[in-house]
Amino acid sequence: MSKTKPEESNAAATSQITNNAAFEAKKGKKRKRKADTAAGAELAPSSPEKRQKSQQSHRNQQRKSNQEARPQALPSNGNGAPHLLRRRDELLKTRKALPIWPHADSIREALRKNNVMVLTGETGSGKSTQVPQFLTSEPWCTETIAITQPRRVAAISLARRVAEEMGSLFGKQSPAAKVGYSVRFDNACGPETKVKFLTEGMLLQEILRDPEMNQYSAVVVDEVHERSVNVDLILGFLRNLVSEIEKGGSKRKQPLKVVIMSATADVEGLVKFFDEGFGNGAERSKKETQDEIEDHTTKQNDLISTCFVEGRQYPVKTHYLPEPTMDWVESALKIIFKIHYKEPLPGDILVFLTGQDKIESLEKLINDYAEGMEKEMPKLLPLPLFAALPQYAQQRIFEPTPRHARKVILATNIAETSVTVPGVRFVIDCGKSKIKQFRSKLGLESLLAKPVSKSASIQRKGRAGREAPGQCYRLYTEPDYATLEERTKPEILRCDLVQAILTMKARGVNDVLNFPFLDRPPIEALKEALFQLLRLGALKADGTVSDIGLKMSKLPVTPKLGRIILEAGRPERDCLLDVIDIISALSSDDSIFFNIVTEEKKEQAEEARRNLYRREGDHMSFLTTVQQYAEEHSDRRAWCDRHFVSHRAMQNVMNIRKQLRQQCQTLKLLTPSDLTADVTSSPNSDAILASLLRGFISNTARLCPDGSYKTFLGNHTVAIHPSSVLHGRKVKAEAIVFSEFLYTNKAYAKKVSAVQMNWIEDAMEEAFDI
DNA sequence: GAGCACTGC
Repeated sequence: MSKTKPEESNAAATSQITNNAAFEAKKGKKRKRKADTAAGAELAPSSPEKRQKSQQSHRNQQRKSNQEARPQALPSNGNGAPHLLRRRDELLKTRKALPIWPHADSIREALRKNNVMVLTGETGSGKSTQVPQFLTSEPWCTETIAITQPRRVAAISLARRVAEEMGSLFGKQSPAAKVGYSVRFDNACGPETKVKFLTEGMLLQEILRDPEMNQYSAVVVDEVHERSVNVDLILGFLRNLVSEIEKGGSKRKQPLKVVIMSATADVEGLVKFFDEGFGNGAERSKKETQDEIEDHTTKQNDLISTCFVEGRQYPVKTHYLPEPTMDWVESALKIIFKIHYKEPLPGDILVFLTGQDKIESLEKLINDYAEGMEKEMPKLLPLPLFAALPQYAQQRIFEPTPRHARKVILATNIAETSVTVPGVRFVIDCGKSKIKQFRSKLGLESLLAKPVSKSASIQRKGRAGREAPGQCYRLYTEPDYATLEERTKPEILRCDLVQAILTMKARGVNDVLNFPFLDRPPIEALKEALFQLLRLGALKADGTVSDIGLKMSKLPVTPKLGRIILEAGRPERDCLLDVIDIISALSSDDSIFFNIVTEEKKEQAEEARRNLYRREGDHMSFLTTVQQYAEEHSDRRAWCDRHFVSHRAMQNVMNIRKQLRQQCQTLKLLTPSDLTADVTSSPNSDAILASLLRGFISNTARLCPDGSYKTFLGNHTVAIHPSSVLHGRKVKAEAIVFSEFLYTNKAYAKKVSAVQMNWIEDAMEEAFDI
């Protein structure tokens, strides 16, 4: 796994660098920025008396005043072995060259005065690795610093890097390690952990356990511009908490410092957001706030500091098509060969496409045309990159480009944020990406190729200028660019809100309509989510969270799946272990029955999987598969090969299964002796399917006389997906329950089981009788 | 007869 190279690792970039992306994002906004003067000098006069609560911190300040003077004077803690310290000192040179380094003092100073800071740092500024280190020796920093990341790989690799820079051991190497991380399935923190990188989801779970976040002195929220649903929830909770502390309504002894970090921040929006939390929104005119922000790189109003750090980016020249194109796969092909003939090596090409099908057709075209190239021409090496691609194939993009060759990476938007591709000097951008859209009225999500936003196309273009000046070819016209949306709609405005609302309710936010959302979802979407939670029994009639809802919020699965687990745990169902096996298979990222390309393999696979498939449908087939795999103790990989089952997926399933079993034990749904049992002799499929129905009541359909299926709620036609074991059955079930709904060319029900009509009626009755 | 990307005590 070497995805997501932390942005700081290309720290050794050179001097003359303009920041195109930053410029493009901000032009038209008339932002004046001072040239990089000595940091700290730019701090505006503040009103410290307003928020000084620092008797205690004053004591600490005296105690630690030696350390805070120089950032490099880190305490050589107990685990400071000579080789670690040597490495730390080596790295210090690189750290000092980072654009954020000169801002260290002003950041520290601002946070001593104010509890909240909004820090904008472009890619490569070093903010993710340096900011936590700037703060560890601060007088107020008696506890841990948390720093959130949207992705696991980023959390882990940043933690490793920061440990090195601090000359500390890391994670589980030693209980004395100062730097740790916490991601799903892997908590590597010790009693001495001072800097803790964690995924947003992990922090949310911690907030449910400890709403006041007493284990932290500071929470740094990184990559806020990606605007995941989780980050929006974290920001809302943090705003409530800091204003609570401010008003003296919290039991916390120490202040909580909050640093919001973003690459392309809407600084005004974030400052306003927290300002309103302090009750200042009404009094402060918008103009006043903007003027303050525009005049300085590090600034503060009464309560919130802001800081702008220049990034590292080479200029990228943009080319547009003169005319719009109908077939951008073909246009991309032409440009690839134009670049290849015209531009010298080295210089790999990164092509952004919408999905696997386009990637594979372009790959084939490149290979076909490359055959006609003159023998002395450098080779073209097309490399596909999308999430569903097996790990080893993804790794190929990190291998050095062979001599006398040019890599052409054909990627989905995975290359926009999650994977940094080295060596790229040319970007070709089709201008589209597939995005998930939730239509709350229909209660379904769809996946369609839509034009990207300006900010996404700037992000894509920036990928050409990481190592040298680059070029970006946009497969649309310049007037078309002007029509693009300014920024990508935050996820919270286009997704199913059930999970988010449940988290809020479990945290004790009862009035979700007045929760501080950075972007408020439409009221219908909120109401629909509340209604669904009522149907699932997660809320009581008065809208507060029920005992069931509280348990659901603590299970690492979607609310529907959580409800199914709780249903299966009821004595009259008594099928919890079996249902956990099924839920584990359902919530694994990749499917356990992988796709097979060639016809003859397909027949072999059908044959090999025959004793895993069950007539009841996909869910019982998953159960059989998980159980047989779990019973296989000698060679599980061989078992997978024999049955055409994905070994990687099964390892993932077993991880989830273990976690769910543990969690169910904590919630007193299972006893320790339940866990030692490997397998139930004969699963009760009626009880299992009835449990599934309790969560998937809106995912049911009945057979119509014309042979099609129509959903019970909403009466939409759905077709059984070709990947289902029930697809193409001659004798069709009178009703189905499905755990996935997919709208592509038409509406598909995926992962389907046959059920009886009267079971659905029973489940309906229970769901609506509230 | 088909597959954007992330993520959870």
